[in-house]
Amino acid sequence: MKQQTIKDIARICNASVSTVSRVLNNHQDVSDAMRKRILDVIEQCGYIPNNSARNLVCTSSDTIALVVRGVSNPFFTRIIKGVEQEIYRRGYSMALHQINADDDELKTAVMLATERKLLGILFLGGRFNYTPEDTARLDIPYVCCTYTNTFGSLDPASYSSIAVDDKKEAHDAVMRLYACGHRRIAALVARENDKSISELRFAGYKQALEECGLPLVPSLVECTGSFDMPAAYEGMRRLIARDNTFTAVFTIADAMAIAAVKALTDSGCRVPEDRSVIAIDGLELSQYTIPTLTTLEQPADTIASQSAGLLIDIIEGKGQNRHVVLGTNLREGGSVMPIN
Amino acid sequence: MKQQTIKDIARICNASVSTVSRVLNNHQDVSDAMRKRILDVIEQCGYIPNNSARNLVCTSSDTIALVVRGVSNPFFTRIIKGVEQEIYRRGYSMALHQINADDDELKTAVMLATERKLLGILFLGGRFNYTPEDTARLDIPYVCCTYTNTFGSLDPASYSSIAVDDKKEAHDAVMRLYACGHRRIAALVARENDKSISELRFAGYKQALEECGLPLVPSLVECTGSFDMPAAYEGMRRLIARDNTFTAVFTIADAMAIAAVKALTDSGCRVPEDRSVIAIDGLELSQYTIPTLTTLEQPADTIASQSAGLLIDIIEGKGQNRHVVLGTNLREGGSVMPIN
DNA sequence: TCAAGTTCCGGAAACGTTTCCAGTAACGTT
DNA sequence: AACGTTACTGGAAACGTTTCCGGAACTTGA
Repeated sequence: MKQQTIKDIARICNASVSTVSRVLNNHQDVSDAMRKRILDVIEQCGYIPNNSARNLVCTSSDTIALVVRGVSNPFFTRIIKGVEQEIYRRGYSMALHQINADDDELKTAVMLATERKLLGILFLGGRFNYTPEDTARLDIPYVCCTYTNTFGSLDPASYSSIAVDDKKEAHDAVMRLYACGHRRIAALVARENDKSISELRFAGYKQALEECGLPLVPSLVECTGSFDMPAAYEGMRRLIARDNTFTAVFTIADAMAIAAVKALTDSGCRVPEDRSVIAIDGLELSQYTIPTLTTLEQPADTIASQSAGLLIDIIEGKGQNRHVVLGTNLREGGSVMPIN
Repeated sequence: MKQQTIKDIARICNASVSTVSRVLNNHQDVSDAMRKRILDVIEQCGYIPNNSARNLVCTSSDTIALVVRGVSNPFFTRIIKGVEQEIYRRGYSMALHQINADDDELKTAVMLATERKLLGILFLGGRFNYTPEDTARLDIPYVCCTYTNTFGSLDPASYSSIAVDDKKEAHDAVMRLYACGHRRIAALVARENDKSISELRFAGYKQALEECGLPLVPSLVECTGSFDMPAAYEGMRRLIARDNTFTAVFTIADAMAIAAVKALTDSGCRVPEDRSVIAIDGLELSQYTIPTLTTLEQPADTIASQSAGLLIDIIEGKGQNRHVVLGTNLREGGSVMPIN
């Protein structure tokens, strides 16, 4: 069936294109009789306006885009939900845009911004190490979530960010293990030296060791190469095989911790009786594992609502760009036990 | 900064708009010198073509949309990844579009199809009970994933589907418990009488009971109202409090089973020694829980690659609409134990 | 030398909207 | 009766592309 256009509707209604457009956009200046007639025809024909044409001519929309690298990240899914709720609550609409590992989020953002006439953009996941020249092309407000900081040289007044301090929370996690009497604390990380969250959290681990006067033992650090569970499981097995002298493991993510607990159990170690495990993220899931995880809980709902709220405030002209660092909460679970 | 248009590029290059468009689309009929000059300017200006304008005038694109209800569903995330890979592998590009619980996927699809000039659509999650009149407006091929069947009255030749038989796999799960000697088998379901996957799986439970000559005991059926873990946990607690005579629990999803195991454990029951738990889905996660789940594994990767492949075959004219029902695989875990 | 072909390029229409501007009809005011 | 308002409607330009068509310059073959 040939697609309906506004012209078809106008023709059927014996009206002009302008008038149909007016009722479509709820403008005044159209009689009730005409409005009803047009609405009936639209309903009956199932006419749907073409957004491309709209965006081409409109100067703005009511939509905010959420550009996320990896929608399948379980930590992100919670954020996505929260952001969506907040955006709808404030009367805007959200467009979710997933990008891949090797995509350029800024380029994507500029494209979306111009062609969808976005009000603002929210970046989730990624590193965002751009220069002011790069970002100059993005002329709408944006906020970066879950980055502790950027590695570029952006003017802080030109954008907003909201995050936890990854290094600090990792540090706190390790200190918690130390406070429980652990002295040989292994680390299960995903990547090193790539400016990623993994590296930041690893830095917190190292800092904590230093503060405690503990040596950094290379054989107790295992790098899995990725954040997923199979890799974490294998990494943990390697770690156990290589140097089984640790009493506790610090992992940089809940999902990795779950796999680590499994690997320990499969190796005949009880958690937490024989080995303690601590993690970072605070997924809902990790309250339902056995044992539950002791983890540094990121305030996902706060990150979500605040980042959306902050962006909307700026869009509405009642807020300045800000850089928020949220605190984390140690959620005691069953995976850490004091050493006797 | 004012957005760049193709006109700006043309002006800077002393060329016409047509010529710039030609290099943008890799057409011939442009000299090497001119092509290089234009490409340089494009690169240097960071010019990005406006897709809305493109879609308005083009008759087709190379993109396939994946319309998914609830990107945060952990079972879907695996499918999304697989679909994306297959689509890219075959040389097309994918647009992910998330819709909410109360959105009309067909309406969304028609809109996307016309304004993005889609080649095809893949629906993931939802019920799709439309009539032929409804779907007539969608004039591109589409395939429904993970629906056992539709409750509408569509001509099977007009679309494709790929799914497992939800009722059968639930039946098989319960039969497995029966084979292990279980006779009082509880059920933890999400919803009843709403034509959802939960209802289909519950129907399989009832059928299995009937085949085995077991009564359907109302006090052993608990409906949580949702698929998430907190609801499943609470539901399981209620079930235990109400009628603790069961020896096994059938749950309709892995996530719910994880919460159920936790609830049982918290109530002092060991899994699987005191109570067995069986589930459906076969998430990667449930191989890392303690105990691992015994679950009917849906072939997520096959669903993903086949549904994308099927759609692309149809798009390329080398395939007919088909309705594929995939088999499931009982993945033995540690949550089921024969009754002594 | 000339016709025919080839190669490259520009003009302009078209895609489906929104919005500005102008215009008409009815109405109230003096 | 003439005029200014108001309420409604239609025409047309504009948004940023692609693509068809035609034209200019150059090459080739006789």
